[in-house]
Amino acid sequence: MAATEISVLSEQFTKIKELELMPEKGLKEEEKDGVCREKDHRSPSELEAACTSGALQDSVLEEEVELVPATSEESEKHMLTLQTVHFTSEAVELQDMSLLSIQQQEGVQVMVQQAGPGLLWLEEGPRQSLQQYVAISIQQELYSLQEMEVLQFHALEENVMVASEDSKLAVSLAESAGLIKLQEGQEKNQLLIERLAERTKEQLFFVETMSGDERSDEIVLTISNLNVEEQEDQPTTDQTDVEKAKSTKNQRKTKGAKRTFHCDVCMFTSSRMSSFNRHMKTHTNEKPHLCHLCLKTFRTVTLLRNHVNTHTGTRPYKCNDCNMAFVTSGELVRHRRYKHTHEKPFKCSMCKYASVEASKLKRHVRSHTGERPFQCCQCSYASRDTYKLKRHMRTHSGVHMRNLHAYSAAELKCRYCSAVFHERYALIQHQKTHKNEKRFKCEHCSYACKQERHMTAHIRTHTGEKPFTCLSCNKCFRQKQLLNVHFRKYHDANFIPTVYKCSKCGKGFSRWSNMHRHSEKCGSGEAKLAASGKGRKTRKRKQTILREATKGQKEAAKGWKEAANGDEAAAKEASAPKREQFPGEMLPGACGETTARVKEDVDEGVTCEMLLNMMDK
DNA sequence: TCATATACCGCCCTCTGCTGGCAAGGC
DNA sequence: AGCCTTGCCAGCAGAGGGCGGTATATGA
Repeated sequence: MAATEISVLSEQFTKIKELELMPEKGLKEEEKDGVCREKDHRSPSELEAACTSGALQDSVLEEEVELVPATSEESEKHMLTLQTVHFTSEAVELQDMSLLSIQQQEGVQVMVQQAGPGLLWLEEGPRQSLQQYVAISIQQELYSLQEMEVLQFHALEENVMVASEDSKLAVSLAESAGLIKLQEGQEKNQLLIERLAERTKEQLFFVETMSGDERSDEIVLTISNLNVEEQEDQPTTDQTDVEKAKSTKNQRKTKGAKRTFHCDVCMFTSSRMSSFNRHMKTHTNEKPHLCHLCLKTFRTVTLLRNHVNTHTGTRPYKCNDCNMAFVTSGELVRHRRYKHTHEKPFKCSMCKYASVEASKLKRHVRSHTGERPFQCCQCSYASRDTYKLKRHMRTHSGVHMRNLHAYSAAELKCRYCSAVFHERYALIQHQKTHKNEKRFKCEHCSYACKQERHMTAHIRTHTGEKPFTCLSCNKCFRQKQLLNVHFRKYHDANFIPTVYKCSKCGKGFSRWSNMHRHSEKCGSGEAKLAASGKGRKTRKRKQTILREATKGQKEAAKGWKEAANGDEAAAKEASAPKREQFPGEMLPGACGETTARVKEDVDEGVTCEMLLNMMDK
């Protein structure tokens, strides 16, 4: 160490105040991501300036700071001591010696030395450009460094000279004592680390400083294991520190092999120090780039720029094959795969399915495995993806809840097996597992059907059972809907019957077939279909066919008959010359939607009496 | 630092199949 | 007109496509 250099050091490069213990929340965060933080520090140029602008004091100044380790399993009372050290050249010698002495006393003390611009390190050999020091002493009764993979130091500082913003410091830690050696740089770092490690047989640690909240004067100093290995022999991640250290020792015996840096927080490995350093930043929550529009913060400028583009609508990546444009190149590539190249690199191993995105394949695979990770909090339904669960949640309206998901004290038995449920939805879902094509076969005849309800109704034709009794006249029916029709027709004063009206003579019929038969005799080929209680598709089909019929097209009439009835005989009948003209107007009846339609007609001047009068009975 | 590739999550949409209610057609 | 069967519709869920947005890894 050159005395002339020391003479220009600042009088006190680090002034550390006592800090409060970290709140438990902070500790939990540290434990979660395994990252240590300090706040605030200076740029390399500032640091260098600080290193050279003043002179070291002649004595060592000690101001202790309570520090909290990230790896502590307890939430408080674990303290480290961070000391500022002001040395003269003689003091350096003494301090260094004292450190070694402390080590021998089983005390754990860390010394960080800046030995030139951007370089912090300490070694046992001759002093090199020694300028400034930060000494971190760890009270032996609380820690040994071997127990710490990550340390966290929070320190208020004034005129701090610890490290630059981007500095990544390789630390060599004595296995038995905890002497840390720090160095900044990349290839130079690696060389030094290797040299130090070979010489000291020490485990290597990684030290990183980061800026913290600008409003405070804190810096974040992270120390984590840095396993320098050779690729041909990489230890497993669950090795103990001692094992790692031993492994590292052995690996260092092979010179010239490529090194791999392993992150202790995750599985990341890299052969380059710079990549490793960059990766370590991902284990911090530092997001210094603020969006001025929504105040959201981002880790990198690129992320912020992309985000701002989503605000401004800027889409710099334009597709050459269409007019689509995107914020990121990745979106453009994906778009081109979906729309233009149809490249689907993610292929299912169990079927022919392939997808553009890995997430889609993952979603698809659940259809093979049956996995349903998204559970409804209100019923037994579980979905294979988030959207289906969200869509399902819409069904949890009050009506829906009573119908499907209310708890039933009575046992709801499966139609097909002995399973029992207390929720209708669960029963329905279970019964779906029994589905099959026309699995219901009649024991008495050849009839078969898909739905049990149809078989139940059919069986009554054999047994003669008529379980539906009219309360007004005691007449019995086999089907509920037949009873309903009966009741409306004979006992409901508000019943409005369906009327099919011949457009030629105006006569009304209760059934379209009767009216149709009439229209043949009547000679009306211009009957029009006004409305129907039938479904939407049927109505549309009839209307379409009607248009053809009104043109007098015989084939269209035949087609209608075939389509509407599915009846060969009727189709044959429809092909008769008289069928070239189509049946008359049909008016709706009964209840529900059709009733509403009739009422609309009534409003237009067609009274119920008129409707009844038009009927053929 | 930048650009690029990749991964991941989320959202919305469409198509399809199933089921229960109900209307209509054939006999 | 009653009975039986079939078909339509609405509602729901399964599967998948396409895009928005963010994060990470990596080479130049």
